[in-house]
Amino acid sequence: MVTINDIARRAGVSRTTVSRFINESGYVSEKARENISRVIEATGYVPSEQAKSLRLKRTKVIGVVIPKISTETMSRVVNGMDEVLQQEGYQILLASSSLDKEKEIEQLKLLESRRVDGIILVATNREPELLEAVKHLSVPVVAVGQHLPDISSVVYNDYEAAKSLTEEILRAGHTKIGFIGVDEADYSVGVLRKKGFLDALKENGCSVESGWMQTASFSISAGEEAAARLLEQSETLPTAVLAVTDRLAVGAMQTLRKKGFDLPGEMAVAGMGASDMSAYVTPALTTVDYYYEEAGKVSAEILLKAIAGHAKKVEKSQMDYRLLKRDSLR
Amino acid sequence: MVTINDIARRAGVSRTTVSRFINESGYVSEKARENISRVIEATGYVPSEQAKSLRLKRTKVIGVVIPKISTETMSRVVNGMDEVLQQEGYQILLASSSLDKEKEIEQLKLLESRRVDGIILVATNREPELLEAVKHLSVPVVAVGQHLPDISSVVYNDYEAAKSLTEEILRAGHTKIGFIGVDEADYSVGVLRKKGFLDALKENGCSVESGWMQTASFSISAGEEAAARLLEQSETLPTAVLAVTDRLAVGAMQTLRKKGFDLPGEMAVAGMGASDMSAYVTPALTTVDYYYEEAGKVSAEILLKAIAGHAKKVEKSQMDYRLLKRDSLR
DNA sequence: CTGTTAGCGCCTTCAG
DNA sequence: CTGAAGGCGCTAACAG
Repeated sequence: MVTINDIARRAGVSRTTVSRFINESGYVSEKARENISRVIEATGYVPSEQAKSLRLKRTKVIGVVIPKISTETMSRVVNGMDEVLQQEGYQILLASSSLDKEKEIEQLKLLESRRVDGIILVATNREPELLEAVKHLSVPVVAVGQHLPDISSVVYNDYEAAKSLTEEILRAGHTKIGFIGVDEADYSVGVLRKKGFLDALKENGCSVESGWMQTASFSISAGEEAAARLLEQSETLPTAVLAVTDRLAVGAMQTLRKKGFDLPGEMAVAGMGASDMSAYVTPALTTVDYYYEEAGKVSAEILLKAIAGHAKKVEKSQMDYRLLKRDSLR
Repeated sequence: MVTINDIARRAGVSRTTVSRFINESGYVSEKARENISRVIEATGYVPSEQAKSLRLKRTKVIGVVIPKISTETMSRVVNGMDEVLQQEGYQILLASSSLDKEKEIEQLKLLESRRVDGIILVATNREPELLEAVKHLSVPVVAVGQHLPDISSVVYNDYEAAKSLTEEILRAGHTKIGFIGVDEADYSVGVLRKKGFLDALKENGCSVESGWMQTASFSISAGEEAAARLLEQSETLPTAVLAVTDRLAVGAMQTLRKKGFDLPGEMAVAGMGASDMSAYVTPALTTVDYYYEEAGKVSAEILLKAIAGHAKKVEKSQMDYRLLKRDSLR
């Protein structure tokens, strides 16, 4: 690999001059310019951003930790980040934790060892081990999706969104509503959305049978299974069901249709997340849009600010949401 | 940021010893071990993978250039790559070209300047400028999705897949078949899939009206519009339509349903790509599965091999495919 | 078992 | 306008 020294030698100047030429810092004679640019052309020299980083103590790389690469939500969030980061000359070093809590922490350390200029952590939990690890990082961090104490965070309004959506279902005349949630280790999706659901019911004097409350993982098939369990375990059937993600909702719809339910006539369904798919399933899924791209952008902007103004102010940002009323509920 | 020198000083040894301790290379006395590990513990020292890379001339980072981050196909492919790369201690530096040909080339150079150990290029075209840029790279490259000359490539069997799928439609009794394709700059999707379609028709003695052949970009709404144009411009209506991606197919189905067509009774539809969505739209979409994750894995494996065995053998790999017959066609 | 020395490729004073 | 010298943090001979 050709280096700045090779260029200097072949152009008959010192590497200092070459550096000046490349970075347009300081004067360099017309004659030197010509020589240097000719040699660079001939050799295909590309300055090592790596060596530069070591010297300048900045890498122009942002580490992004996500639970799983191949989900629509994540690709949207990362896309938003990339849009603003690329603008400022940063690149994304991707680190997937595969939903493994230990790996999540490992990845943070790995990114730190690579001396990324900052880290965006799309977190799935708020376990003390994770908080501890984040706190010990010597790099600016912003969390997305979970509100981490003393860390800049971009969070969705999970509680209010779930509550609004539930109220919408109630407004449609349903009083017996089933629920498909996820594990509580995921505070935002597992706890807050459930709480929003339950609070809306309570405020409206509705109660739930225990069989109506189901827990699943994040896949479509988990939604299918949860819906099957819900039907099985119910004393009296609900007339609507709220799933905390669109994928779970789509899975549930699948089961319900198989079991011969008329949708939404005999069973209304609502999801959350406004996935691409939601608009095209039949009936079109009522859901809530969390503006994922925007969340990615905002998190990147906050991080960039933190990197620039070495001030370590903690910034909290709550994303907006909007209800998407469609055919699966009426 | 604490460095190896700080550790050495505070532990009362030379940095060489610290290095030996960290990398478990060479002997280091029990006493020294204790001192060093105590100091490391106390300071939270994390070795700079960056400096190490400069010294060792390898970064353990793989650059991945993709046309767009937020598509299901890409996230699947990248997920596959990550699975095998992570296994070997590599991380992914993501570079999105946003479907811009110049940017695609810029990104390649940027990755090279960062001294990534290798590059995986998910290409959307085979323009001479791109081939030129790739050829000048001093880093191992493997291309995915397009067959680039003299470069290791992992390609889908676009031609055969399109042909098989078309034959399947013919077998279902259709003879008048519409087509929604994409721009020919994308050789694999734009040219090969169309060719497979046309060849299957020709071999079976079927012809197409010009109005039946439509071109669109890659979005669902583009599929809607293309289907509308197809209906408008047809002298006689086809009884089936093949779209080169699932998203286009879903868009087309949307338009057809709006226009009052009974699906698949009055119009059969088929897509390509086996997107998540395809199984859950109504009617479930007949499509072909390209094993995207697997393509990502294979490309990573080929790259790793190239990195290890400095041999620059060009390796070509053709992915398998399989037909997914579902309700949208019969 | 351990330290000294010499860079990896680059930028940045500081003197010409 | 230009070059020499020093050092970013780390590893790898080479001598002890």
